[in-house]
Amino acid sequence: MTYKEEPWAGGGNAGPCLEVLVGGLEIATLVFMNLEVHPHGDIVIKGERYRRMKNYIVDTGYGLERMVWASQGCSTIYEATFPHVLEKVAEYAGLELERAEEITSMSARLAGSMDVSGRVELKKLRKSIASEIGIDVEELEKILRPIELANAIADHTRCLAFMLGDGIVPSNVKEGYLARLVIRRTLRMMKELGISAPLYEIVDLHLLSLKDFPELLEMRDIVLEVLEREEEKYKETIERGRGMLRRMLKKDARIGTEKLIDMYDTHGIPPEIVSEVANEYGVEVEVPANFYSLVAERHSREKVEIKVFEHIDRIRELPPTKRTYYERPNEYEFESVVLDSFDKYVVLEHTLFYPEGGGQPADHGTLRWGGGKCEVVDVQMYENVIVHTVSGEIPPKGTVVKGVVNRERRIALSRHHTATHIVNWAAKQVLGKHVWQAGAQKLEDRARLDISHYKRISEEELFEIEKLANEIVMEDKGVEIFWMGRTEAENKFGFSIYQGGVPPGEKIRIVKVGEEVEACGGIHCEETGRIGPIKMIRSERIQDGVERLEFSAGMAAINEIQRRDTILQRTSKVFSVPIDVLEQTANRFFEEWKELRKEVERLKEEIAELKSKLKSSEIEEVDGVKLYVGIEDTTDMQEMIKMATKLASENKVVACEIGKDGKIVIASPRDTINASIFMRELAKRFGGGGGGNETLAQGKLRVIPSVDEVKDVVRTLL
RNA sequence: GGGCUCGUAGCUCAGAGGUAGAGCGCUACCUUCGCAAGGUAGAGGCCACGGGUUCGAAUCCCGUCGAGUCCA
Repeated sequence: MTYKEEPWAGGGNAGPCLEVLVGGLEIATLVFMNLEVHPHGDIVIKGERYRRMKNYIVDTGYGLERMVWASQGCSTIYEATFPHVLEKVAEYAGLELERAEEITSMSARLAGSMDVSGRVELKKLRKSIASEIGIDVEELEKILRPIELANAIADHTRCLAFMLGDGIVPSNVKEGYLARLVIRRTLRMMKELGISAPLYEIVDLHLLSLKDFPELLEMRDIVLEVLEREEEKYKETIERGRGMLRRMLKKDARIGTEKLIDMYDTHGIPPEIVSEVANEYGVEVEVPANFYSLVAERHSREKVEIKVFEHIDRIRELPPTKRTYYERPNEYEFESVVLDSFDKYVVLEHTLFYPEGGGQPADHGTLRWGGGKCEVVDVQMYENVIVHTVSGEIPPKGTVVKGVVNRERRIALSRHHTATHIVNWAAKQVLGKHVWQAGAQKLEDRARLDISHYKRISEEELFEIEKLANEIVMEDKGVEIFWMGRTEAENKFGFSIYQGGVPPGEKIRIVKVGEEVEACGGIHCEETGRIGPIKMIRSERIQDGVERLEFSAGMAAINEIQRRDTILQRTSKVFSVPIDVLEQTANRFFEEWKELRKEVERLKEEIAELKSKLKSSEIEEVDGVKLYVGIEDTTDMQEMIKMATKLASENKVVACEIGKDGKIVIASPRDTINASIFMRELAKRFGGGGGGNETLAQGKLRVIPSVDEVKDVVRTLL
């Protein structure tokens, strides 16, 4: 065992470190961080200036797998940690790993003595191995590439087993997107190796063998389903992309860098696929070496502005506000002294007003004193000082004020808050253990809860969640709220208590509603029965992999149910049928409407046919051009169009149909008068507007011209 | 969190202000012993939804819903 001392630096800190090596393999590193980056620091490490910092940190990293590797003495860490998966992958790909054993072990030995972090170094490594064995680099590449792919697949799939087993759902955002990238990358490698087995089969090998992580096995069904769906989805995306490319190539056989980036950025088609399809059409596509950085350049990073309370310095001078809303959740009136007041802000010695936090909006209410009164419109907590934002006059410093919290609002909000915990639990029961709160907001009239889930929530599932949630309400369970040491809480309830994020502090507030246990700072109902009914309103997909559940609780739920009932009743009145047959009636009307629409279309066609025959006798000649002008008793554009075009085509006549409201259609055979120009000329003379193409024009005139006036216009055009 | 695409016939898509189209599929007939193929005729559209602009919107603008995709 060799110990090696070295300076370490990273992430703004630095310090001495001690590496532990066995036979050249680093198996552990202990970092003693005692420095921080500082522009005038007097210690320079890796080109950066550091100074000593107040606190010391010991960070230890043990490469557990490396220890296994060191003890096994095989050439790669993959063989040491999951040989059975590797074997299976090789079997799927038809690879014979033993035959390349000599080359891989040599490659591993040489790689160990080189820094192969970059492409250039990798090339160097290849060269030296090739010359050692006495074959050329291309041949070596051919032997090594499949083995490397097999290793990578085995490793990626294990990564997926953990990611998905931890409940990450593939998505287009955040960690879910990372999962998707790993999945797609693995699929591409599998394709290159010619593995046709589904991805979930390989991941399953890990799930079944990682016996020290029984929680992964609990998630097995979900993980496999998620993978199956993702693989299917990726195949569809690629197929869609191929279709798009084929159509594009038929039109224009050039694909530049701009187009290439576009295909990837907008449609997710990687450049390999683009050039593959292009080659089918004999088109060469040049992929720039910095392709992915070009893609990244398109997405300039949006600066996130962190809002800081403008009076934060003044607030810091004040003592922490005593929070009485936790001890006295059922009281709405209190007296307190004003510690500070300025602008539109008031800070009290203690308060019953709940400040916005944990997705629960602030309490509203009033403050009264000696003859003065103001409305509390917002309450925020800054560094343990609670600041009331008020409208109206403000109480002077030192006054004793009487605070009254708006009771209805508070009750509505706490109902929605407790209901949110219950709905979260119910969703987990119905949809699976991967469900995790991704955000939540409570309002007076409704609440929304965003949860991670890999597919759309069906109507039935939504009803099931609603039923379960209401069952908990009806069981009228007590809501337990208590403070607990962080570590103790984690040990007892698991990390799922952090549904709404991780609160700061040594002690955390635990809210237990039925089986749902969460760290939460909100105000809750004392028994679930007080929530009243919970009505699911709808589910919405706000991101891929994140579903938003909207629901109302208590009086708000009653309002929602009544609102829906009103719609039903009014609608059934429209049709004069009972609610029970509304659906079939609406369907019948819609079907009939479609039938009638077609019937009208047919009749218009027939009318046009007949009228155009009748009117062929009214055709006149103006300076050698056959012309029909008709002032019709209709306002229907479509009917006039049909009439005009029939007249024009059957009699070689310029047909001009004018509706009684001034709408006008001109149909004209080729090589006579340009209908569009004719139209515009008429619009110029008689007001209105219109246009079209050479053979058909439409428009509307303000003044309806006489037949003779139209003829005059025709003469000017000839 | 932000960006970019896309919602048109059962399916795959074209049309990009001026009478809603193609291919495949479907129905009937012709041809055949039968099938495949071919020929002829036809059915099938709230052009996702709601506003706006316009004489006129599938087409332009805004919003909603739905789908895809990329970046951090």
